[in-house]
Amino acid sequence: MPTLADVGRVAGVSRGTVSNVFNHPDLVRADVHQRVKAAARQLGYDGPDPRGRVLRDGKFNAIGFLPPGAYAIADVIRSPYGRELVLGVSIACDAAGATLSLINGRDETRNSSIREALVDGFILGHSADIDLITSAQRRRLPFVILESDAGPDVNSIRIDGRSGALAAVRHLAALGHRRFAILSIRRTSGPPIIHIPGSGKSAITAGFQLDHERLVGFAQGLAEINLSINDVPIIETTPGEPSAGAVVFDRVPQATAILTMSDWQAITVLDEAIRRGINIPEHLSVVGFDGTAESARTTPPLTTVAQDIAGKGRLAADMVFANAAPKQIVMPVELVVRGSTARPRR
Amino acid sequence: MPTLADVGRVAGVSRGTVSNVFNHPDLVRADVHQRVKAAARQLGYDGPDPRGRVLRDGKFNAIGFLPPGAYAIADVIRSPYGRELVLGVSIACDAAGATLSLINGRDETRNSSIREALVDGFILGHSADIDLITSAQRRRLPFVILESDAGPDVNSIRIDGRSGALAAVRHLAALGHRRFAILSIRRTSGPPIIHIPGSGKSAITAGFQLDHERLVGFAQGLAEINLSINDVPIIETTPGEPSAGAVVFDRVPQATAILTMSDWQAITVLDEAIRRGINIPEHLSVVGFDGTAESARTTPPLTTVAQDIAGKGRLAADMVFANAAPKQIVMPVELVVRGSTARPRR
DNA sequence: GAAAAAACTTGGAGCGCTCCAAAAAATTGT
DNA sequence: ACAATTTTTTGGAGCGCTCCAAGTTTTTTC
Repeated sequence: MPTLADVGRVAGVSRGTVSNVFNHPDLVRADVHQRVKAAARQLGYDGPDPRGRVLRDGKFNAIGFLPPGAYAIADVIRSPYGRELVLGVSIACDAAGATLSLINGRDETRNSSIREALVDGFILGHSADIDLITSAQRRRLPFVILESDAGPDVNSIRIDGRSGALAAVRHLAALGHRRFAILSIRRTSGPPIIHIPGSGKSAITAGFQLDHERLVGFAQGLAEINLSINDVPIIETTPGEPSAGAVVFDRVPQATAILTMSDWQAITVLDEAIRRGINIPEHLSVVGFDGTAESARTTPPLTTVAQDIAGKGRLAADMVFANAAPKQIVMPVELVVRGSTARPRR
Repeated sequence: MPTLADVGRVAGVSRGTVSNVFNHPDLVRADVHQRVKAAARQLGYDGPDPRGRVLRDGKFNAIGFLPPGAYAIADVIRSPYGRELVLGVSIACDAAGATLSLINGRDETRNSSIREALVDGFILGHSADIDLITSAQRRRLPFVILESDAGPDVNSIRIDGRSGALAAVRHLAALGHRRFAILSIRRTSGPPIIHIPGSGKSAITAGFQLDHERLVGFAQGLAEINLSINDVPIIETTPGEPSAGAVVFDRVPQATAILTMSDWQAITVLDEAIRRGINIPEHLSVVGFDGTAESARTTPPLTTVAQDIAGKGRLAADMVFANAAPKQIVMPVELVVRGSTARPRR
């Protein structure tokens, strides 16, 4: 491939002038400009190679998105939540004229991904892994972590999951529900884990801040009607686990209301209900979480704890671009009551 | 930021040895390795800076995805088709350990995006713009263009849109339909354009190969039942235009069957039908295009011309990674008959 | 038409890295 | 103990670019 210097040689000007023709054309006399362009055309030179510019300028004009935990980018795009998040990030990138790099790298390679990514900053999906944050800090690039508060030195954005969970329980409690079950998130791979009350182990032990906060909110709401979360069955499923709905009906048939940690989980319950001919909300109330676009289109439409997912993505990207003093942002949630919740039968 | 040389100076070894510690640790004696690691730690050096490596090696370990035509990345992620496509690409990138760069840049800046993207290859969304292909070729990186055949020297993947369109018409014709309308794609911005027959202008004039092929398929199917596509109303809407469904009912009320170019368009018709209390398929049959996941979940489920969208994305990425002799691939489509089509009334 | 001002061009420096041929050090064999 | 062999380390070269201070040419002014 020809270089600036090659073009300069053919045009009879210096490297610097050729660079100016492409980057600061106003500085170059018209006839020289022509001559350089002609030489470039002749050599098939199509403009300065970005590789050289990267080293010289130290900028990539891109931000990186790292999926949370053990997920791949494909998992993010598959999930309604992930899609809306990436959508928000992409809107901000578009506005800033930056590229959005979706960076793969599971567990072991995650740290080297951070070290080597060709980006000017990061957005890290929620994670319990403190190493990741250390890696990001070492890179000395601006970054934001989502759904984990990593202290005052680290940018973070999370929703007020506790309040959202609390609002969900209060809503169901006000309708008269007293028999609950919780669909929580399994953070390791494998089949659903079912905690039936009586094991003695406290339910509120979650590795991820996201999960933990919501469980605390559920517990608080339950406490208000004199129930203990330790007496509520909790099913942990990995995101995307299709059997989540079936497990609910098979293992906690006595529940009249299901609290979930994602619309996705709630939708599997809806789907399974249709499959079994169980009427929602008459027989069972279901509350989703996140307020994804999907939640409005289910049958019945889902009552859900809504957050502004795309707004969160946009804000995250903007914080990376701004590269200002670290901030910890907590975004509000709002219970959106739709058709999937009703008074319990009888 | 410290560099390899700084670490070497502190550890009392050369630049090259420090590089080896990070890249070829087996070549370095254990005690030296320790010393270098210690020096690195002391200086806060976290591994070779990717900027230097990029210039030296000339590789980015990333492929770029450019949205079609005038779209931004956000538009791609918003659309069901775009999502599944990106999903497929991301699966292939994950498998290859590469980063997926979503590259913004509308029309005017599209060419410079190609020139400057920090990637080892490209996937170009469908486009009518020959300049884009020229730009991509000048960059001398492997690339694939989707839904446009740009000749034997250019990698391309497209579906057999003509056959799909033909199958859709044949299906409706077999059901007894004779009054059709077509929802086509407007490739410029603005409100829907409505072609009512009689204008004399041939309907089959589309700037994009994707659109053109499908129109040809529709025309062929119509010809089989002695209808001319020039006698069929055609409505062109920009992707994402929410009024598409309303325009159908307002402007072509006599149609008993609607042929579309995307599930998305078909879904707006379904939504509008619900809004107006019109029963589908009893009063109107609708055929989608693409077979997105959404098409299976509508009420009623959509009859659609399905393609393997994610498979196409994966294949495209793999072709870029393979960097082999140019190929032009045509992928099959399959008419999936579901609940949105039925015999016309009476 | 010469001096002053403005416009344009030049080429050195340096961004941080990896490769590689050659040098140096360590190990082995006799 | 020394040569031969193997292992380890070295530092020059070069990747392609942009910035910028200094130099050169052109234009303007009186």
